Amino acid sequence: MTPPPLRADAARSRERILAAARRADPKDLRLNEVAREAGVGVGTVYRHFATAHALVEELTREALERLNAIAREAAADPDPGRAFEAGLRAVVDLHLESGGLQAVLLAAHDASPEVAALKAETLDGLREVLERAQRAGAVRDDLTGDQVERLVCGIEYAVRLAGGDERGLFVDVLLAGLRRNP
Amino acid sequence: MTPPPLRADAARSRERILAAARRADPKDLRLNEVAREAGVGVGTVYRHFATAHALVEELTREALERLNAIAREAAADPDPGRAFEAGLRAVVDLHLESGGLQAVLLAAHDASPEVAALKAETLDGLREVLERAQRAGAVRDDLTGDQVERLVCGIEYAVRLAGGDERGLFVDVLLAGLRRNP
DNA sequence: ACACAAGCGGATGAAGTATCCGCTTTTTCT
DNA sequence: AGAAAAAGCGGATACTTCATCCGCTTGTGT
Repeated sequence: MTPPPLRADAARSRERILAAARRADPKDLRLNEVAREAGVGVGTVYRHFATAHALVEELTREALERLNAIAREAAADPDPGRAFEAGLRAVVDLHLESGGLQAVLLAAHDASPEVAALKAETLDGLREVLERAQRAGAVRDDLTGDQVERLVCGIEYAVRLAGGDERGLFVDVLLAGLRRNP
Repeated sequence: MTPPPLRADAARSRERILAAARRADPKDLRLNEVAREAGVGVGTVYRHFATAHALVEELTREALERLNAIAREAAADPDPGRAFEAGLRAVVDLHLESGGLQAVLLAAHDASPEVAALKAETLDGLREVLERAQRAGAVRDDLTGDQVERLVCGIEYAVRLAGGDERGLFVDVLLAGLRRNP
């Protein structure tokens, strides 16, 4: 089941490509330009990553793991409401740091099965945090996990529009809106 | 000051171009395709509208006027809080109907001075509705008009992600978040 | 050291955007 | 009405960007 190990030069190229891609904007990766930056040929980039999305997915793996960690931390907090709030703040922060995270989370299909599995596990964990907070009466219960995810993406979008300075304020607004109102 | 009237054939072409553009997605207008659809040459399209944004701006004029009407209606409501809520709902609806509205509102520079003037007037009106609601204590007062506009764009984005069915729910969340909390 | 598999990278084509300019149509002037 | 001038038309064309293909190079196993 384990794929054959990469040849030495291939591993080197792969790293150079990833390094170059990290310096670029995940929103519009131009693989041609990544190739030039990395000092490799265009063909090399396209063999390692068939599409721009596959490359973004790889870049985002680490962020996805951090997202998973956030879900676990939140699950460990005994106070459901506080867990949800802290978790949501962390999730928005992560979204803003990792430009590719949203693209990966929202993508219907994933290039790598491992990413798909990690993604599913993470989303399950986050949903559980939400549902626990809802059962505790801290969060309005007419929302699904998917919907909250979409709202987070919307807030991420709004923060980016505003230039990043309003992060805290906008998240506060979202949290206030999600709280169960009397 | 008044520009010379269009020649008959020019007016005809212009209308055919606008009609074709209305049928297309404002998010990615391909002027080449608009030309084909309209049955005119590519050059004709590019003379009437120097950039895709200029064309979107023209398409959005009507929506912008409706936005202005929304601001005036809201200003006429004696209850500041209710005015704000109803206005915000209407604004989000309009955003969702007119795909180009967000692009025009957020654009730093406008192709047409008339659009620029109408835009400024409308934004002033909406800001006044917000500030009145804030003075009345109905809306949290640590938000500027610009920020609310960004949040609306974020909600629009989230609704589009979700496929449109969550419009009411997401707007409710935003309104709850904007309300001044005890 | 040799053979062959794996990888490399640029030439290449496909698709889209915007510009330019010779030709046609409309308007204006007499 | 007829001719000259102005305005408009539209496609050939140049420029980008994305993705593929394939001959050449390099690493790996015997």
